[in-house]
Amino acid sequence: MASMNEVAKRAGVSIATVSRVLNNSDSVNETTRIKILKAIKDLKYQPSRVAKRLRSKSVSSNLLGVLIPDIQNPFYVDVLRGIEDIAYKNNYAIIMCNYGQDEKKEIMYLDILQSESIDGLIAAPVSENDQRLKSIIKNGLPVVCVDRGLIGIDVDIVWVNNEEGAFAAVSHLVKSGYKRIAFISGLPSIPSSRMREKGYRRALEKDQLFLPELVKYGNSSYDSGVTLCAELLDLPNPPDAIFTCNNLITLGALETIHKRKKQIPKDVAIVGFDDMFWSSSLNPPLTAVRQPAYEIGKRAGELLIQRISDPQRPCIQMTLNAELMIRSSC
Amino acid sequence: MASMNEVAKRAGVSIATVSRVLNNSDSVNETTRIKILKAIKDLKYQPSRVAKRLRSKSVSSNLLGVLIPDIQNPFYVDVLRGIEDIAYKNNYAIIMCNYGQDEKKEIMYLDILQSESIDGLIAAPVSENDQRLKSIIKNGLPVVCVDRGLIGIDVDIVWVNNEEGAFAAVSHLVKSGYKRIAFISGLPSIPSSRMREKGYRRALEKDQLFLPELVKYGNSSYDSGVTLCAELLDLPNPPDAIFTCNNLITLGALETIHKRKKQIPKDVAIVGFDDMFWSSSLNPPLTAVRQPAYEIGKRAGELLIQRISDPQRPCIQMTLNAELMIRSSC
DNA sequence: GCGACAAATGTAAACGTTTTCATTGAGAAA
DNA sequence: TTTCTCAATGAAAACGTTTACATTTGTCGC
Repeated sequence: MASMNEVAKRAGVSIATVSRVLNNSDSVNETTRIKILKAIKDLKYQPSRVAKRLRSKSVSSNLLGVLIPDIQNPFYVDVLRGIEDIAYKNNYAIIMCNYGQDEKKEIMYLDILQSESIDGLIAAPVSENDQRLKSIIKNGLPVVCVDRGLIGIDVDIVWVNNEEGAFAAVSHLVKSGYKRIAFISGLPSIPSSRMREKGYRRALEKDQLFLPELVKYGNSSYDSGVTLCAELLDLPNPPDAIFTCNNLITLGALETIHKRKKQIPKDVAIVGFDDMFWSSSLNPPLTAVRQPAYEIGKRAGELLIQRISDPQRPCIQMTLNAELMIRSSC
Repeated sequence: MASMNEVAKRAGVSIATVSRVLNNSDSVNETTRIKILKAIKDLKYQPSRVAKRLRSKSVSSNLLGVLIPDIQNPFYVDVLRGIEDIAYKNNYAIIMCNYGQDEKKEIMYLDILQSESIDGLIAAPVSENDQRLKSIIKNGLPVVCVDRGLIGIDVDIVWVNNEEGAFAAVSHLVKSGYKRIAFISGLPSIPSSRMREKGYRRALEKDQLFLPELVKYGNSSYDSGVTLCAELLDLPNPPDAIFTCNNLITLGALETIHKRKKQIPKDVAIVGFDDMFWSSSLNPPLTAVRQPAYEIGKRAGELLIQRISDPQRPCIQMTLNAELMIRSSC
């Protein structure tokens, strides 16, 4: 790869002048500009983003970090798509880090991201108490949280109203006449799980339908959905409806219900948090709480780029609406 | 962030010595080593991967590129997971580039990746004739192709036997007695689409069942599945079975079939290329050709890391098996 | 015709590492 | 004692940029 030095030599100027035309930062004679542009073309010169990043901390080095707990979850894939679209438009590249809800791995990735001198970070932290992330924010790195916030520190957040979304879903089950409504939760250390549980309880307690034995906690994975749904169905007095805490749990629970040849919603109804674009092709078409995942990613990307150019801007917490998509699983 | 210089000062040594203990590359006195390690701890020093990458092209800078056409396709998500697992184990970070099957975008990303001085690249190129990627390979960057190969150049490839997979699926339809078997293809510029079409034709021609009007070409997206499936069903003499070229097309076609209240497989059968972990929860449980996507990613990651440490190793083309998962959609 | 100013360009330091080469000192061999 | 070897360390260059500062012109006002 040709360097700026070679371009300068070929054009018969100094590297400073080359840099000037590249960033058109300063006045340079039209004839030399043309000479330089020609040399760049001839040599197929491409500036090194690495050198740029090393040299100028102030100026954008055009690299963003994205830190998510589970790339297998279609919700995060859509968030990522939203981020990526904005990043591409602004000439940013993305370092993608998938930490699998493993705190050790998350810390390692945070270290790597810092070490890569990224311009900014979009993260769904392992917990709202994430010390490492908080200290990175305090050090001045622009950060936007998605889906999960942080406590004890001011930070941009984009998420949905989890409690209201869950409340709407479970209220719908109650209105439909279900009496024993179970909840398969994710990790209680994840704030969104807790908020969804809160909405679930609030909807039930109105009508005194809350039954502690019908709440199961897992690790938010597909497998946890499979297992915990089986546990629920094995109960001497099983639930007549199940509310699942996320995408993967929903799919896992469906798997179990189908394996046992139970009819949905006749034998047991199900409503999930997180919609999927193929939800209407599931058996049966799934009633689900839709988060605008792509939009969340897009907004987060925009906020981040704003913050990079204006670090002083006050923090924004953007709560988007979750919408109940009623289909036929309840 | 503390730099090596500050560590050196605090430990009362030169940066050379600090570098030596960090890479334990050379003999250094035990007492000074301890002093330095303490200084590193005190200052929470973390080496800059950027400076490292700039300085030593020879030594690994621990950054990999991944270039994929569509992150929304669950197949690529699983490939990515496989890559990521291997990368993490080897202390590599990943720059993820999703080019949306857009050649312009792909070229821009390839430029960025080069400019970022990545150590190696895993790519599913836009076409088998991808000039930019070929020239990058010629320049000596370690590259492994996944899912799609390149012609006219020797390169590591990990993929499945697309033709055989398609052949098995369509043969199964033939054996089940279907006579008018349609194919919703992806972009013909994508090699895997063509190989799958080849398998489809071969399976039909055996029994003279091939009907050109039942082959539709799209852009491999969900929407193309929706639209082209509608076109097929609108035919005066519609197909009694449909074979779909990938994940997203399958889901799109299902959407259309359900919207029209057609029964699967009574009114029309469907078999898809690409399995999903929730296939058995679809309506009906989907018969599909399973690619070992995670395994593909893992193998590609391993091959890449091998190649980085030994650029001379002869190229390998690894063909994994595609397996027909028979459920109840045909 | 002279000082002032602006346009155009160059020089060199800096970013944070790795790495080559040189230097020091101590112990061993002669 | 002298010389040699080797362990331990430092000095400085290099990677490819940006940028502060310096220098050289030419033009303009007077």
